[in-house]
Amino acid sequence: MRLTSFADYAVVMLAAAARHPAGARLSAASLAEETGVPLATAQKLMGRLAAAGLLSSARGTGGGFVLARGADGISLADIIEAIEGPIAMTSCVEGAANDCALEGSCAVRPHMGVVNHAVRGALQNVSLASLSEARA
Amino acid sequence: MRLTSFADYAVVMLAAAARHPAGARLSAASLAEETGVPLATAQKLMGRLAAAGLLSSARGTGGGFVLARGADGISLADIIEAIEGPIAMTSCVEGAANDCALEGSCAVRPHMGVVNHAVRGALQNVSLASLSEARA
DNA sequence: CCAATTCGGACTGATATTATCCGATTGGAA
DNA sequence: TTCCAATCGGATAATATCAGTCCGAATTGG
Repeated sequence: MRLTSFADYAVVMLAAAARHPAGARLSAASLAEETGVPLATAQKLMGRLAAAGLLSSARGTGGGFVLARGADGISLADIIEAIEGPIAMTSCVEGAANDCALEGSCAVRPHMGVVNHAVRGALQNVSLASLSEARA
Repeated sequence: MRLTSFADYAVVMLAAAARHPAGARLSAASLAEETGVPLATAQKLMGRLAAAGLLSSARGTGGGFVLARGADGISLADIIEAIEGPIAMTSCVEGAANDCALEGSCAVRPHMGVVNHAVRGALQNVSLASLSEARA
């Protein structure tokens, strides 16, 4: 019920990126120094975010990352899913292989879909733009 | 962003307990067999739930556990908090000691309160009674 | 007073997460 | 055209948390 440090860092870094002019070159090193996230960890995170389609990556000298969409089009749910995988309270998600030992007689599973949807909705309503604002 | 197996088990066990007549004696062993949760783990969980005030415990022969309140008065948020501690997306909760390295310059922290409140509200709206129903 | 049954806390092993290092790729400059 | 510098990307160890198990303490009933 708590997101990992990786996801936490990713949110901080993307919020920092959103405060830069759109289209500006953003290297992992510069963002790491700006946010305080360890450099090597930042590299790994940016790569994963790029693989998820939230960032566009460019290699070589003068390369770097750029936000793939506007800050309004990126939600907190998108960021978390990019780092941690699908948002679900339990492992027994519909459509996934459930290795839960209680599988057969679990009377709670049918209700989890509603819960997952509610939580995901709450996170979907938070945009990166609102997170990058100066004050609450 | 996914609750631990412990919390998952706790929900299943309490839902099973809610299907029994109110006030009936429920030993950890009987609930473990009923739900499929390993016995020793079930003992640990029941103890923690009792410490949180969700169950009343009685020792000695013929002892066991009883729901402290009605199933309507126990929310999913209560159960999760009893097992995992306070519900919060990040470690930097207001009032808690934040050992976050980004502490000083973190521009996202002011917004997390809103997110935490939204998620917690979603979980607070799910009662144990609704989870113990047979069908969704 | 004894014994059976139960809860409660402490310990060990396994899993996932976090951080780090080194190699592959690319673009610019001489 | 060749070299070099800067950057991304994946593979590798250390760490923290979680899951599970065991044994001791307390209490009630006979």
